[in-house]
Amino acid sequence: MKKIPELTIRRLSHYLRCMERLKEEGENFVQSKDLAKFCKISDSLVRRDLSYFGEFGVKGKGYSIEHLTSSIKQILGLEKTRKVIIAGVGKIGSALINYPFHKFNFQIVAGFDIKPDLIGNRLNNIPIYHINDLERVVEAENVHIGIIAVPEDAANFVVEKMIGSGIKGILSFVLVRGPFPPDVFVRYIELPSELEVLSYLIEKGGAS
Amino acid sequence: MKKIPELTIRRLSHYLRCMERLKEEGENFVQSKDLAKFCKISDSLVRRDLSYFGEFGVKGKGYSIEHLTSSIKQILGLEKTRKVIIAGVGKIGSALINYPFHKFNFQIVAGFDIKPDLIGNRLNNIPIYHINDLERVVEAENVHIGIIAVPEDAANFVVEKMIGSGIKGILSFVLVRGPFPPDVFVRYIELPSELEVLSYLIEKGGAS
DNA sequence: AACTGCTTGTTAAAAAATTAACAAGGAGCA
DNA sequence: TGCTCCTTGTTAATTTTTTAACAAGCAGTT
Repeated sequence: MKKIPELTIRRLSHYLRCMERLKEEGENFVQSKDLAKFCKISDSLVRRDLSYFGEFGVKGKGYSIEHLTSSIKQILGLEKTRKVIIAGVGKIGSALINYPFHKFNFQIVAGFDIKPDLIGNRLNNIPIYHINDLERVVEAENVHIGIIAVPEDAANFVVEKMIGSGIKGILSFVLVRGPFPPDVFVRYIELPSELEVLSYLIEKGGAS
Repeated sequence: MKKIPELTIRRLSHYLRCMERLKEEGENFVQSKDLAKFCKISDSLVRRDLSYFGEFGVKGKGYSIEHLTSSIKQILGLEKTRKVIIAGVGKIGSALINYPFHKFNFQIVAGFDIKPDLIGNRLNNIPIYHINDLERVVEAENVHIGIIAVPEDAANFVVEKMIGSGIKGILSFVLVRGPFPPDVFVRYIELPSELEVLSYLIEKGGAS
């Protein structure tokens, strides 16, 4: 099978978000041009993205939201609940612990920190452990995904621990220095960069 | 001048992050191949990105970190402090209010919410107003950027208010329905989507 | 049951982004 | 100063991504 671009994967995820919204609004069917308008891309691209994986639509009609939703979830591997841990339970980390990830079939099973007053407590009913317990918990609970929300100078240490414990997917809010094993995927959320991009767009103008 | 791809802009921002880190480690010069390794791209691309805007390097030597940093900051429009507001001061919003954006020359000037017990308070010394005061504050303070961290069902309302008040750049944590004026730029941070992409990568494997 | 209208899935064309290659030209050293 | 080494800036080639176009075919209607 041909290699699937990661951009296609990201868009599949966006299609899910769109359909969740449309479903709430009472829709049962959606067309490629609806999803396209939502995501500001062409309708061809929506169909192209889906065609990598099969035929999900009805010609002349569109896509059953229910059917397409469950198909995309299967493609993305979202049928089973995935366990997630969060390293760093400061401002960002504790906000994430309260985020309703369970709605999306992700389960936060633990938080980790080094501050003594945090360790042993529960936040949003999720236990907080010392960072040194990370490997033990990950192995015991079979965790696949880790989120890094620690200060910059602790990030590399935490990444090593996560990789050592068998975590395969890492979402980090701070830059971490590679290289990483080829079966470990690291992606970033960089708040300052997002604002910087906006700054450029505002300054230089152009089409949205 | 040729149109600059947004991907190039995002990478410029990443180059800044890399150089901040390298500077802390005591480096004064950096080469395209260093930045390339950091960002997992080719060194050609680093040079290509920079060449859109001028010549910043010294042949045979590399780039002065100080000089390249200030050049990129100028390109991105980061010389002047930009004012930012945050709509929604719940879990995510209040975490953002505590984020050290000032290090990046962004200044959070106000938060907005509808919960009576929040309004009138200060968080991290930043005043919280009722959402209905958004337009007044934005105009008075000349705010350019807004962050949306409200629940899903309030997002469209907030976007309208922001656009009406003259905000030109919006960073949203929830899906908002367009269309938007062509001089207003909306970008997203979608936590669930990030995890979903990781889920796919883990499941399907392949190179990182 | 046949017809019309509309949207899909797919193929080919176009556009965009990335990489490779290399001439140009300082830096450092003898 | 002259020579060598090394990295930049740039052009051309390649690859990837997106768009456009259209045949195929189901739905709804007459």
